[in-house]
Amino acid sequence: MPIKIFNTATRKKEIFQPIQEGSVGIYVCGITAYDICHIGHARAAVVFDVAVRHMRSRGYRVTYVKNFTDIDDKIINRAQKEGVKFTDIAERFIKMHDEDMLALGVIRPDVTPKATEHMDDMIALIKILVDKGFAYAIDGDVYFAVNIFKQYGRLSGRNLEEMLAGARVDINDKKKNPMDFALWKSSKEGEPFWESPWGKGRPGWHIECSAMSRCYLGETFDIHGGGEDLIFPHHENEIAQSQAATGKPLANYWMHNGFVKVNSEKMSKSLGNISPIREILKNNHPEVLRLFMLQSHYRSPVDYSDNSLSEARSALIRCYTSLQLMNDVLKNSADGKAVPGNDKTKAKQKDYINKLKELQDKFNEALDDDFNTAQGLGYVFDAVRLINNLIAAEKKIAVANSAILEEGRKIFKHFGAILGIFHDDPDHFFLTDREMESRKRGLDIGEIERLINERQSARTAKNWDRADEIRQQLAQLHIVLQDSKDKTTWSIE
RNA sequence: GGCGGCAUAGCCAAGUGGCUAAGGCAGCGGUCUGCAAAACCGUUAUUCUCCGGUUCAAAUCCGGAUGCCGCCUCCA
Repeated sequence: MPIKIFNTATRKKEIFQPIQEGSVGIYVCGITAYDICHIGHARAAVVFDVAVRHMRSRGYRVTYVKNFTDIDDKIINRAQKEGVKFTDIAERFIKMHDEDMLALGVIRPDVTPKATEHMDDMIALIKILVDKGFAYAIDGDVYFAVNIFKQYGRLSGRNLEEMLAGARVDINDKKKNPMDFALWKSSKEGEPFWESPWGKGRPGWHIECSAMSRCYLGETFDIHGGGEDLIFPHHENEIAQSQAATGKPLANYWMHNGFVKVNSEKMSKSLGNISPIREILKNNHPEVLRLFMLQSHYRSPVDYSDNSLSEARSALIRCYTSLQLMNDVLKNSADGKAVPGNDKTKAKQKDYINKLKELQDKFNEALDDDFNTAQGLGYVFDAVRLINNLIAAEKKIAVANSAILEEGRKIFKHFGAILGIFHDDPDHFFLTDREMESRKRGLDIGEIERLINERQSARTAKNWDRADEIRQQLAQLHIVLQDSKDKTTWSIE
């Protein structure tokens, strides 16, 4: 089954046809390195991470390019404010970005170019545009003349007249048309600059992506991605620059992820509701954040809140509980506690394994369909139920069941490899979860464990009243105890 | 003002023409348990914002109404 992708350019789901059979070139717009990465950056990163993982698992050789904008007005402003070099700002936030992505389990793209490393490419591209008459230089600036590029506005579904009617454009006497955008900006005193045929200056925002995608993926490549806010003007302008210069399409498929809202509001600096990734990860397992985002389709908006994250946590706990159960049963089986089983268990083995394989196929097909991770997760949970059902139904561990559970573990590994979850050891996961939740609620783990030990003694002495009293006491702190034959474990609701 | 999107159970969320409207969270009943928790079994939308239309058949297509949201300015 082929992969289908919703193409922003046509507003339709299309069958993905790569330029070169078996290969995919994908370019995703990365961050401007002037501030800390927030949950919106996390979503974009996770969405394209999963898309790339899935395409690779389907056998495509993927070249994934994600850039860093490391020269820009916002970077310069921040550098001036802090009295440091603009490169210090860019380097600092690129480093923090890399740390955040690592923590989120995002696989590093194959190429992560920086704008400042491609000055010559950008200048060369601008020259072509000037020579072809698509751009004009004035007082050291170079602007792209949007009215000369006839397809301008096609990606975002607008036209120049409508946009001008909106009248929310800067008044700039130098521009021939208010919608023209800068390819090159002359530098003011004290600002960083590069030499160019138009004098000392720096590139406009959009040209870097045209230059870098061309450098690493060629004039036309398969997929161009980014957040939906980039459709206009950034991607529209990229198309204008690149296609005017080469006369060829820039990318065949345009993918855009939806926004993250926070408590039903748009995230913005003025509202002060920016949620940095590293803040969230202080108190939450990174896979909880991933699962939260993957439970919705990538093009829909998601609403981040403590509650939505806590629901995702419960869902992830359900998965890890099942993984832990599988591990425990298999360990017992390996310790020689399994019984041989009979023909009936063998028939059942085949049945279960077939069902599991079917779920894996359905999962893959869901991801083929415009990377529908929400639907895919539905099949993951079906697999959870199937496995739990088997384990609950069997009093004794039959050898045949071990084979099913081995298969189950393999399939969960596959789910996890695509979604970027289930990478933790279940025991470690629950330990981490307890620590994080305790910290969040200001609970004292030592004190909790002392009470549990006391209760354990009471239980051994069959002093049920005292045992229940301690259970009640801990329950008030949202601590739930799980008794087994020889020990008591605990978790936080 | 222009352009676009969304509306599915208590909450989150798939499904975009035809088998029982996925799944998660929460709830309820049962099994298990010293009591619990987890797990399992059962249950929770005769119906997909509303009104019309197309069709043998619509949550799904078309028209209209209402509500919410995004973009048009830096933004993932």
